[in-house]
Amino acid sequence: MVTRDRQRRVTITDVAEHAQVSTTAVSKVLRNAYGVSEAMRIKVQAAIDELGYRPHNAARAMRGRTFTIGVLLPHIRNPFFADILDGLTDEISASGYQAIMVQSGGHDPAAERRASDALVDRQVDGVLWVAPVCPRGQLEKLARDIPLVVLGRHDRSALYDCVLDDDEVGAELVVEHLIALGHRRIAHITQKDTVGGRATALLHTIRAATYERMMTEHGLADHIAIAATSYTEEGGYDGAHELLVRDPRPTAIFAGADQAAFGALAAVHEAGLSVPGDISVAGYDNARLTGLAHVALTSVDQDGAMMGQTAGRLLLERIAGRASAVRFSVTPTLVARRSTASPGTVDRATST
Amino acid sequence: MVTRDRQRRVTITDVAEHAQVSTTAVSKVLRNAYGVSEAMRIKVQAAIDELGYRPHNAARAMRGRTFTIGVLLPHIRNPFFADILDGLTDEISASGYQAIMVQSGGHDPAAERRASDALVDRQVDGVLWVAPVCPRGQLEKLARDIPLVVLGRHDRSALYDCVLDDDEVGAELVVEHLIALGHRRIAHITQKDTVGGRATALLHTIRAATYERMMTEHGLADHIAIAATSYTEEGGYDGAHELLVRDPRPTAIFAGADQAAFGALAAVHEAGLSVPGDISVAGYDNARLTGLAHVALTSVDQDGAMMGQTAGRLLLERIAGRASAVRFSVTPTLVARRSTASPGTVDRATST
DNA sequence: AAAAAATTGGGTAACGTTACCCATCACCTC
DNA sequence: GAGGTGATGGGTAACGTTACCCAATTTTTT
Repeated sequence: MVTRDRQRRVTITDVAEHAQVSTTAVSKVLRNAYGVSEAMRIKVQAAIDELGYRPHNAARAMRGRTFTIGVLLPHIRNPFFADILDGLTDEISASGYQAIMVQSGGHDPAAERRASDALVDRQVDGVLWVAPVCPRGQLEKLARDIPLVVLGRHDRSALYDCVLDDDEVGAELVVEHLIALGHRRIAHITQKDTVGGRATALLHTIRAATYERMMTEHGLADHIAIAATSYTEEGGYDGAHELLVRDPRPTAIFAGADQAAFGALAAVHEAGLSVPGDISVAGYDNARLTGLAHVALTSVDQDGAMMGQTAGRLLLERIAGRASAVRFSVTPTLVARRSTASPGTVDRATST
Repeated sequence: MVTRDRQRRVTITDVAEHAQVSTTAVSKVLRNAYGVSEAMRIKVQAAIDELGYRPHNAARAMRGRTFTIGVLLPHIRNPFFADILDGLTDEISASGYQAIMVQSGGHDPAAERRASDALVDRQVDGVLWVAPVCPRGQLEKLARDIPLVVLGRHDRSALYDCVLDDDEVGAELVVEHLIALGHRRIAHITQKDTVGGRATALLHTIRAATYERMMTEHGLADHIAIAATSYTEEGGYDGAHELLVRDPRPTAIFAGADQAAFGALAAVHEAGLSVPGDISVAGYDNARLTGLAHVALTSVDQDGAMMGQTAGRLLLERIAGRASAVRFSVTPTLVARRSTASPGTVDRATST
């Protein structure tokens, strides 16, 4: 390693010398601790400003606090996560905390594990874990060490908080909407489970199960058709391919996520079929692009910013010492657009 | 703060005791340092595995290394950044480094500053800064302290490496394409500058300048029309609004980024105009969604994954000691889709 | 066989911060 | 005025790791 002329960082000792006080005094000022006179506070603050001092995070970490919140996202490509992150940042920035993000890699449990370890190694004060796919036990193990909020799972745990969208309601809205339009052969694209055993708490599992339940309740059990791929564009594309070759062909596809719905749209068009003339398509998340006139994808809206904000608040509370577990559920709404219509409807051209 | 029963972490001392060696020996094994026999290595590794030891990052940070690379992204909503991050992760993960991301907040220099400080405070070993808008001096100041790679700016600096797309070529491709189709009234949506003074190194500035130059070279200087908003959906929407009320109305809009193009598409449709019948629209970045049949946006492809990978490699080299500065430029290609056509073309319905 | 060199392992002092304690001083109260 | 109380400031020992040394041993060279 070459000698880098990085001038030594300004430390608390430099500030103390410059202000003619002890390092303890400076530390107290920094933390708003008890036992600091107003005069002292001003004097120290002046020295801090003058030297441009910034606390050294690693040193703080060794004493226990890092003022950092770790966020685990499956992948940043999903725009819904941007809403969550914005909400979180809003909530925590005033309290001097900083969010750092790590990609957990979608549906690979090993990658997820590495990502979670990476945050633990970096001594974050709290973790927001979005849509984890690992077993519940692993979440509880983490929660024993670090304040944890899980977003997008329907677990009930005494050790961590859950922020979630009521996926049952959301899936019901979509299926009811399609049935009301007259569809009977409604197919579903979900995410393949990667962890062994049943994972009834995962949001895609709930969306899929609700789809099946609704179909059955409406006497359409025979028309249940599920493609288990993933909540990505590729997954939606592959899933739709798989569904379109079925005979009889479905007249509607409910993709468990907008990203997958986008992929499904591509596959439908590639097959020479029109939307919604031949096939209706619906998604979930109400990503901004669904509103585009060209896309006009029917979707389910869940307030991501609000969920992120709530997650931030709960995390700060946990860091401050709350031990009881909280569960916060958002009720979603359906946003019907032009990608869904009654089967057999003449296709309205997307351009007027 | 409540007492959390977090069991004390396994430390290097625990490993040393368990393996009956010194902490120094363990440290050497961890770092693959010189002076370790094969027998020692095996014995220590066994103890590490047995105890599930993981190095404490903060403690390492105090000694100089964190094995962490900080990534500054304007905002995770832009899917192009996902490609970059994937490429970076690919490249660095084998070397034991971990990437952490922080949002730098788009075009607000103050937020950008806070984000960059946050990474410095956390002692990252290197920084990949994507599309910074701050003055060059600030980048150089950072580069003096930390190995730095800047992605998406055309600076020439001796202190940091640059990875960039040849935006001049990209913008030329788009304007030439539109002119070849027969367009004359071609408008452009760019990003408003937030830092004072000229910033000729910023990619949006180059795209805009190239647009102007090309128009002038083709004798279309009178038809130059620029809306300066931002590279976001809102920005594209507002920009298109502004451009559409001009008289005569442009027949083509070149948005400096796909995100903005999406917003422009929405505005065009809302105005009751068709694409490409009334107006052609082109973007930049070739985000995956541009390929959607419903969208079919003409765009400029730059290999984001490759850029991210290169940035990672350059960063590792810098961390290893390289002092000379490198500049890596990717040549983009045009991907013509159905959102652009000759003016007056009868609109091809998006569904066949 | 002596000298030199290379290999291997360990001891120790930092790195920058804060929790915990103690010392001092001013001001009360009895 | 003796003793108590609160407010204020400082001393010091960690936190877990590694860079820099030195000591002991083995191997190579002369």
